[in-house]
Amino acid sequence: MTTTRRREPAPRYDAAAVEPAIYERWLASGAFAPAVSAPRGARRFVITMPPPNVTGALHIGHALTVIVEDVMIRYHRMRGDDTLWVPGVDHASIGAQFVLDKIIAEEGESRATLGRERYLERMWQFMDSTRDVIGLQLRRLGASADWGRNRFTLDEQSARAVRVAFKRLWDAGLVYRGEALITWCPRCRTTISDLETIHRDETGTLWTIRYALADGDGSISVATTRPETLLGDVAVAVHPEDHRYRALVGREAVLPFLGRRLPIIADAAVQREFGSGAVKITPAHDPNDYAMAKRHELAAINVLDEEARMNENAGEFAGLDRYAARQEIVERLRASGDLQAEQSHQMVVGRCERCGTVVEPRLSVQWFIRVKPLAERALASVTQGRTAIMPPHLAKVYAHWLENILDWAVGRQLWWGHRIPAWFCPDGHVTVSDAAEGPHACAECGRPAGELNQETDIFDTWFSSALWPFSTLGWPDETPDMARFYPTTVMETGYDILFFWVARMMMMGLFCTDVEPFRIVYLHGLVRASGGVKMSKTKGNVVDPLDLVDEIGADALRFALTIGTSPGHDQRLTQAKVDGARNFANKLWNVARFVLGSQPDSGATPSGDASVAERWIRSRLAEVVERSTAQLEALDLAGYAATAHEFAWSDYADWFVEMAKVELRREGASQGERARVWATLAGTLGDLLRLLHPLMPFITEEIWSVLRDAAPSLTDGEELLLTAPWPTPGPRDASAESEVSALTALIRDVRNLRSESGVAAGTWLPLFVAVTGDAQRSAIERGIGYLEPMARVRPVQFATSDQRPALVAATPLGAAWLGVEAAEVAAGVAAGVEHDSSERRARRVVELRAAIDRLRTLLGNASFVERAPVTVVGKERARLAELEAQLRQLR
RNA sequence: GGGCGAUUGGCUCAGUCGGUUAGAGCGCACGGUUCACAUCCGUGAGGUCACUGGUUCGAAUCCAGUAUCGCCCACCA
Repeated sequence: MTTTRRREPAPRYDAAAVEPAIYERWLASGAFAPAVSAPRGARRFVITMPPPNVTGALHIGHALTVIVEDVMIRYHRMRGDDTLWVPGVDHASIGAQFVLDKIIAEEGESRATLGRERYLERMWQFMDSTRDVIGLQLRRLGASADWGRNRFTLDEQSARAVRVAFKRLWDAGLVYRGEALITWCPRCRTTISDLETIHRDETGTLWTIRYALADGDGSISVATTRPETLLGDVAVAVHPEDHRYRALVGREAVLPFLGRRLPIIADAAVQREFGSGAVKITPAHDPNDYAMAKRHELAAINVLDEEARMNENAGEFAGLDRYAARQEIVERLRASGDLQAEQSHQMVVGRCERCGTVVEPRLSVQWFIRVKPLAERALASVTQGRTAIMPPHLAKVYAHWLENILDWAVGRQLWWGHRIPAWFCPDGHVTVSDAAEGPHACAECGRPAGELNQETDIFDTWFSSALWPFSTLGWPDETPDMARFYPTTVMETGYDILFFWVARMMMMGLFCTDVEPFRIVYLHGLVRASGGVKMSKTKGNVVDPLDLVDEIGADALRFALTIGTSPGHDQRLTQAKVDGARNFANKLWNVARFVLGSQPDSGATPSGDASVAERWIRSRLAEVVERSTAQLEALDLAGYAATAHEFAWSDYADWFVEMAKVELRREGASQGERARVWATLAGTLGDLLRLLHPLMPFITEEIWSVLRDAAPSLTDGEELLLTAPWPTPGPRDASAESEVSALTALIRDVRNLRSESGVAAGTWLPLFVAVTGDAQRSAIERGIGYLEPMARVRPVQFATSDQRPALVAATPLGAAWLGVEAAEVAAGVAAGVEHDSSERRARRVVELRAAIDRLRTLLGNASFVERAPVTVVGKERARLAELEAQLRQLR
């Protein structure tokens, strides 16, 4: 469906009818890609888009990301900066396998039945169907990314970057392999990082279990929340200064079921107050115990397999699931009388962020990256200001994490991802190679490649993500893109992945390229549902951005999310906000309809001096352009949105258009004068469209195309608003601003008077005006033309300051007086005031009478004031004092 | 246990360097049948700026403390 130039555009803006064709025009223009070479003297502005997960459906968080970035990108493109926005998708190892596992389960298959190779084939096949989906969805939001540079974290360029980066780390001695207790998800069957573990307070049970002493003389009791792990116990520990147990240290306890002898050791890490004061030591399944076992040179015994079932070390319990084993063990201990206590217990439980399964500490051999030296540089970059974090307070959070960082366990026992480029030779040598085909021979003993076996672990997804800002530009090659666009300008992403991603990009960026990968980190917040609660599928309060696009249009969604965004702070997306945004789009549509529909047919050359209203709107525009520009430069997008919104609705539509109507419809206006007013109307609209384009690209582009046809000279003949220049602020006009602000205040006062006194809407009010000087006189005279139709008053008399004004209306001019004379109006006012029974009215009557009394005194002309009943406009007491002061001056 | 953020009309949020009468949108009340728009226009009511103390000629804003809510980090079995 193509949009046509309807002669009579619909009164309601229909986004769905307009948006798709416009996006096609943008794409066809090729303007999303930067020019072949950078414009001379241009600033660089580059964003690498955070790659959404390849399997993920678009959610509101993606929408916020892409909208915020698109606003920045479009602004800089219009500024003429050398602008690039690189899009891409992430292979998301765990996430993708989680999704695919579910799919193949429905087909009756599993990882085990398919095997690695067929599983990966199946995954690539699945990718074919999902890989482009999210990009297409982002386009519906208007994302003006350079799709020609679209990238995938698992494509060959990325693979190469991963190999080279890892090889360099290896060569620098920053990679090691070692046994460690890592966090394991028994359902995903892989290592996960602490960051991927959700720690929550949960209620569990604390069991107290009696272990007999080996010499048959007494027993010692230990407390545990995980009785099944006792099968892996290697010792019992007490505090060295705990007098209760001093005699037992050095003796042995007997492990139930297995009969293993457990030395009773003393270690200061034991908390005397907790439980019985004695703790079982299970090095393979608890980090504290592991550390303690190392201190006491005790071996670890692993009793769980990769799916958290008891393994062969668990004796008769082998094969049981951990929870089944727990129950069985508790029952048996209870039966034997060795279960001494059982109490409900508040504890912290770690669960896999992906699947919610309770994680297990697991002893295994892992690849680690020694991150301390990398972290130090990453920290210095921020503390020394080479990279700024917005909001600034998150820099402290960033610093705290980097200062306490632990080595990065970078291997994952998964299949979908970059396989670690390390080969083992039968003699145990390790060869790391960055060649696509792997090493030719063992680096240490020279055995041929055929005898080497590659590591089966893959990299943590975040390893390839950490290289993203430069792997997307061709690194490790010194490509033209690297030279021209790196380092990037802004890294815009959610604060929830500050550690996962941002910190790691900083570390790897500095290590690989010796420069900070971006100048500014802009961290947006979460989009929450109405009550401030998180959106979640289980709560059913998830807002689908594409539904909103269908409903209100991409522009309105963009406006709604931008007006609420502030770095580091969450925002709520409420129906009211959505409605407001839709209404704003509609307002723009209609004001444009008016402007385009009011073009004089004469084709006359504009003539005459600009009216005060014209001078005013130009001056306002100048200010607004200046402010918006400053706000966009400072990445204050919400401020920019508010500035532009206020100007469009209040200044332009509510005031200037109304004033322009007066001028366009004034009898006796020449064709040239009308043409001039229209040119201001349309020209201002043109600049407003430029101003709003980064925020609401579709509707502004659509209006632009019509405006361009109607008035090519006003739009500089620019074919596409997308690439039209950002407006430059013109000169301010202080006198026009003060005249119009006086005028609008006067109009408001008259409307107030009418509203408060109940004078019928259609009634003309006579107006007396007294002025204190020529400047004000001419200001009022210029304004009178607008005052008549806009306030429904008719000037009856001009008075100079020595004449007595009748009734009072305060305005910033300080000397405009409004008089109501007509008998019927007076009666109406009196009746309205006297007979209203409400308390508020009653209070007002008192105040009005007081005001009248004072005016009487001041004016010294009681009869005149009585004849023309007085209503004081405005804000009662303070205002009245002001009036009195002015009156005194007048006399 | 540490750290961070928030607290401004009924709701959602602005508020610049400390400076005149603290703003906006929504909601509410009242009024509006004119050819851009009722997804509209006009007018109005409504705020002790969480609390306490301090600095200052002057505090929503700076400092200290308190409260409530939220988030992040942290190995007590």
